[in-house]
Parts: sequence; structure tokens; C-alpha cells
Amino acid sequence: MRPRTPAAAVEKVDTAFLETLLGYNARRAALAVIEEFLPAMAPYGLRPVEFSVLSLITHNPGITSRQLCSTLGILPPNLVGMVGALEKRELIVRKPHPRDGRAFGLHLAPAGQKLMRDAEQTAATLEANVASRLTPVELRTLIRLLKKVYQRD
Amino acid sequence: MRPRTPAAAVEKVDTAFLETLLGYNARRAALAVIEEFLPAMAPYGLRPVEFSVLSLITHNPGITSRQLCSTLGILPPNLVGMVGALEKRELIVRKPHPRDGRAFGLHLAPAGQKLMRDAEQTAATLEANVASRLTPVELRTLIRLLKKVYQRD
DNA sequence: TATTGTTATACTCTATAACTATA
DNA sequence: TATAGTTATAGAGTATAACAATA
Repeated sequence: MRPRTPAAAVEKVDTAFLETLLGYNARRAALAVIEEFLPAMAPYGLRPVEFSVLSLITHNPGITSRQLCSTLGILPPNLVGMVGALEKRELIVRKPHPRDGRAFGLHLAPAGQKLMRDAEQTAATLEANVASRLTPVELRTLIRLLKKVYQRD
Repeated sequence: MRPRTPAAAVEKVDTAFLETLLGYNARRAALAVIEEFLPAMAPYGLRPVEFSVLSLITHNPGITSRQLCSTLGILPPNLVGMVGALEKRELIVRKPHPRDGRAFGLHLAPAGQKLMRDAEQTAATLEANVASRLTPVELRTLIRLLKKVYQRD
């Protein structure tokens, strides 16, 4: 047996094991994309979750808070302040729900419509930039496989 | 033009646009995997980041806090408490760095070695379960593409 | 009885500024 | 002058319990 060098320094960090784990890689990739998303959405005053909420309202006018929560995995108490703030900024309006007196239907206000036209365009452009590290086929494959991971059947 | 139904209810939420965005899909997939990771690591008293830290120390004995931070994207002030707690649990030990008097080399203590043998085995098994939603080829492809996204060149 | 929206609150995670000791 | 580790602290994100109004 060769005597071990005591307390040797690490020159290059070996991440081989962590890189075999899907969770590690998915989290690092998500953080890398969000890191670019943050400054791109800052001019609109939107953080990622706020963008997601407004995007769902855009494509689902009349959606309720409850539906937003279950779709995005947000807890109801944590959505209250966000919806309130978006309403205060006059980006959305709350209308009575047609069939459920407890709920409100959320709709884009005119300012919100204008904002989201630009913001979704910016998001799509950003997507193209991030995707430039991949071929179009690779990006489609990546998104398809990610969906298989999180879409429970 | 057909008159719009005012304030109609949303029956099924349309997530088509968000699902075109890599960041949205990567975040959802990462959360889905971590959701399974949490209870699997709970018996070891490890949260995801603590597992990552211990795994890096396992495969890089003598690694410094600074190297852990830059590898995992953690800020130094947020690592101090974690390293202190792991040391207090006698999972790791800090030894003087051989060449840098400011730094410490982090090493697994005997209890940490035993814990990580089991924990990394559990992580690998969990990986196989999550991966059962994908074929082996799909999993390899997915991890390769995720690395392309977050590994800056 | 169950659900929607809400308040209050606590806990975790992440971020910034400033200090010390060593390089 | 720059860097490793640290302290204190602030902010963002996420969690549970409990309530009023409505289903």
C-alpha cells in the first residue's frame, strides 16, 4: 500500500457522480435559463412566476386563482399578493365568475394586453437565443423528454 | 362577427405557450425530480444541497468551501452554516489547507463515509425509478442535452 | 361537508455589505 | 490589492393553520 498524501489540495473538482443524476442536471439547466430570463423580463417589471401567471391569463381569460395554483404548483396564500399587485398595476382585472360566486375570473386589462404582447415576444426571442446552444431538433427532443419527466399520467 | 360570451369560465387550462419555453419545462422537471428526492433523503437527514455538498466532498476530499460554492452556484455566506452543521453532526471534518492558510480542506468523517455510501446508493436507485418514465437511451440523451444548456464554454 | 379566496405567520432559500486573516 | 471564510441582515420563495363566504 502506497501511503496516502495527507490533506492534499483539490486541483480540478470532479462532478462526475452528480452529473449522472437527472435532478442535478435539470436544476442546473433550469437555473441557467432563468438567469437569462430575469434580466430580459426586468424591463417589464415581471419575475418568472408573474410572467407565467400573466401568460396563463392571456391564453385562458377568465381563469381562476385556484386554476392558476394547480397549474403552476403555487399555493393559494402565495398567489393572493401577486394577483393583488398585478391588479393594482392595472395589468389584470377580476370579474365575478359566471357560475361560482366564491371565485373570480381573471382577465387582462388593456395595459396587460399590451405588456404581454411584448413580453411573450421577448420570451420567444430569448428562447431562440438559449436554444442556439442546441440544434432545433435537439431543442424539440429536450422539451419532449422534460415533459415526460414531469407530466404524471 | 360572433358576439363574445362575456366572462366565460375556463374549463381546461391551456398551457401550450408556456410549454414551448425551455425554462418552464426544465423548472417543472427539476421540481418533479426533487419532489421524489426529498423524502428519499429525509431518512439521512439530508436536503438536496447538503447531499450535493457531501457528494462533492466524497469524490473530492480536501475541497474548499470556495470550490464548493463555485461548483454548485452557492454564495459563500449561505454555505457557512451548512458546513458548520455537517461538521457538528460529525459527518465532515475541516483540515488546514496544505498551501493556503486562509482555507480549509473538507473531508468526510467516518460517519459521513458510511452515510454517503448509503445515500449515494439511494440516489442512484431513485434515479432508476425516475428514469423508468424514459428509456435508457432517452435518459442519456436528456442528460446530455441538459448539460449543453448549462455548461457555458 | 367541501371548496375559493383570504389573513397571518413561519420557515427556507437566496442575496448584499462589511469585516478578518491570509495571499 | 485580491481572495477565503465569516457575520449580520434583508429579501424572495414556500409552507401550514385558520377563517368567511359560497358550493
